[in-house]
Amino acid sequence: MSNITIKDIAKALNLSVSTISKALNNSYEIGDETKQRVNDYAKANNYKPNRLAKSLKIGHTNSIGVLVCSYFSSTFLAQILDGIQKASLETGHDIIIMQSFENVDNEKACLDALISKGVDGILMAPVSETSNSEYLNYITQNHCPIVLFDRFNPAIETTKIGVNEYKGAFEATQHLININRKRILFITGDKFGENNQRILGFKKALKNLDIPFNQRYMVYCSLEDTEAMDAKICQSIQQLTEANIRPNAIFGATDVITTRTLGILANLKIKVPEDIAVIGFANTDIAFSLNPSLSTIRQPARDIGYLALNKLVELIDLHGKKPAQYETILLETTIQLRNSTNLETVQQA
Amino acid sequence: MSNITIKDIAKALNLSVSTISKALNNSYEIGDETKQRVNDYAKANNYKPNRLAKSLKIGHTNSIGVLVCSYFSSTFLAQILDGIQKASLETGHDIIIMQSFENVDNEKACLDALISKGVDGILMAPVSETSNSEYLNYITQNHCPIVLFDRFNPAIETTKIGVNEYKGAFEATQHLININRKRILFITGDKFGENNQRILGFKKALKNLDIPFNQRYMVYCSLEDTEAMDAKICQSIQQLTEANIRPNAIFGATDVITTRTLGILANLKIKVPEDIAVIGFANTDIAFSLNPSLSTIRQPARDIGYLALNKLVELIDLHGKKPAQYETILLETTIQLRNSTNLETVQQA
DNA sequence: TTGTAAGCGTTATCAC
DNA sequence: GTGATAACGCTTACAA
Repeated sequence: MSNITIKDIAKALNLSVSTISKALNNSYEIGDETKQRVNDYAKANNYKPNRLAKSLKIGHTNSIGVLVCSYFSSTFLAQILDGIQKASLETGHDIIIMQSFENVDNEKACLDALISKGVDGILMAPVSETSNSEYLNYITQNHCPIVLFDRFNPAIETTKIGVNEYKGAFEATQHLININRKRILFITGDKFGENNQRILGFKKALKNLDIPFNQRYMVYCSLEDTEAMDAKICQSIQQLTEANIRPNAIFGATDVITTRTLGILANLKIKVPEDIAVIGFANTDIAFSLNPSLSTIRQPARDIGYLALNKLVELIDLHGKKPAQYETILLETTIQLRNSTNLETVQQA
Repeated sequence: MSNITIKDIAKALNLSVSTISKALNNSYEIGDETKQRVNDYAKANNYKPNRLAKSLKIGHTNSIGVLVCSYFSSTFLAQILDGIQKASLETGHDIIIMQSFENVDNEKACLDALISKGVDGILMAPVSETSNSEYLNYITQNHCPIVLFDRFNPAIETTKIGVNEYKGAFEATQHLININRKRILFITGDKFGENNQRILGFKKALKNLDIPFNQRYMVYCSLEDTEAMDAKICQSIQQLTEANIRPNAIFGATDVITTRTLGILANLKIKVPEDIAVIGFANTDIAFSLNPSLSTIRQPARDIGYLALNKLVELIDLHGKKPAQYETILLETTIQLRNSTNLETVQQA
């Protein structure tokens, strides 16, 4: 559609395009009176600079791609995005959000789209620790910096922001054992390898307290397809029940897993925490409002987003130079005990 | 950073840039063998088309701006975004999300940024019914189509997607009266005018059942600043309590208002629904999980987003022509009764 | 203080 | 079938 350009202003004011450009950019080369005229005309005619043209010329866009793996209605993700947004407002960058929906091919396609759009840097939560890892290294070397958050592969050479998953999982497990719930079902994503820190923390806590690790208490479910996830979780619980080894506690490795598990248990008429105590790697805001309120390993979601964007901007400001050392920042989690693991209120009630 | 261009390919293959361009775009003018060579080289060298340059040339970007007024962690909004995202995947558009944070000046700045970025169309939930309304008309006439969702001014001439707020508010109010709660506090945003459909529906229900409307039971709070919102809500309830006219029901006009109200009541040790029944204009997914579960006027959030994007794309495909008639689509709400207005379970318990 | 001209990476028109 | 060339709107040496 129509759109007044610098050229139109030049014509109207009988000046050259370069004069207009400079005037609009408040260059010292241009006289005050001319600047005034140009700016007045621009304002009066609703001139809007074409950022495509500008970016094409100057070689950067001042925009950052954010690639996340799940739906916005994941509250954990939403809070990370709020943190990213807050930081981007401060640094003056636009953000372009894309979603991989837990799918590796989508992830690559999004990455390409972001690069095509000329983003100055990319912030991403990978689908899995190993997804597209060589490609990510390629991008950081040839296109733009990337900062990873939430999940990540130690092998990728770039800045990463996350939480101390190992310690968080350890504490959660330990708490379940402390309240004497030792048949703990651990539900995690099927794309997480055996070396996932949450799994390792879980196993370590068992080992420390001499609880034998039982492979039947590990459930790997799809994160990509929530129906499949629900089915898998439901089926696992039912099978264990039939085998007379029903767990008396569940530890969910992601917020989506845990909130869905709560729904599934309600459907199965299994009482929380009486029959099964539940704790999750999830986030405060919503956990507090759930019914029953959910005990969680709280991750500082907004901080992750905020920090990640700032670190990315630092990298961008290096203009292609590599930093002396890429950082891996692990924020601390805190354990938040609520009713889903509180056996005392139950007995009182 | 480096980035191989069409020109580089031309040089490497001893062909002209136009040949490369046509080959990459699979033009009938180019021989199969040449196409093959070009595509192979491009793939091998990780060529990525520069969309800035392309868009600048062809005059559109295939991207859509989405301007929302609140935080992503608003679940209602998150669900609308999920709907928008789903539709955009199907139509093949990118989306650029910006946030006005319930502030009129931000709103205008975001609009300008979006236009500068060359979006083909804009999807927005205005800060208030009247915010930037002349400017919106200007944009639709001179830049690109806009589709409004959630809130909107009947005076703006464009497509709008929302819900039948009048009917929804009417039903919610009627339900409160039916359970014999007639001192209803209505909490709404301070930027909503007296002609807001939710307010009108509320008043109509009172009138129908001969309940006198009491201005003291109207609370207009800030949507921009949640601390101010909390303070206002808290103060209103306390003042009415002191005046011995404490409401026995609350109707919240937005999801943020209602969820925060629930928290405030818990803090004040006011029992829901025993002391005060609560109903909100909110959304299912989270309402179900709240404690107590929240009765709501359910808005089909994902449908709103999905429809809005599709309608916008229809407008975009008109390439600047105006449609014969702009539509205003009001989806139906459904009333979902849960524990926050359920007095029976309370008496049983 | 202002103007000229080249160029960013594409596409499209027209010629060969 | 392939190749020059201009143009999209802007910035930036360099010239005047």
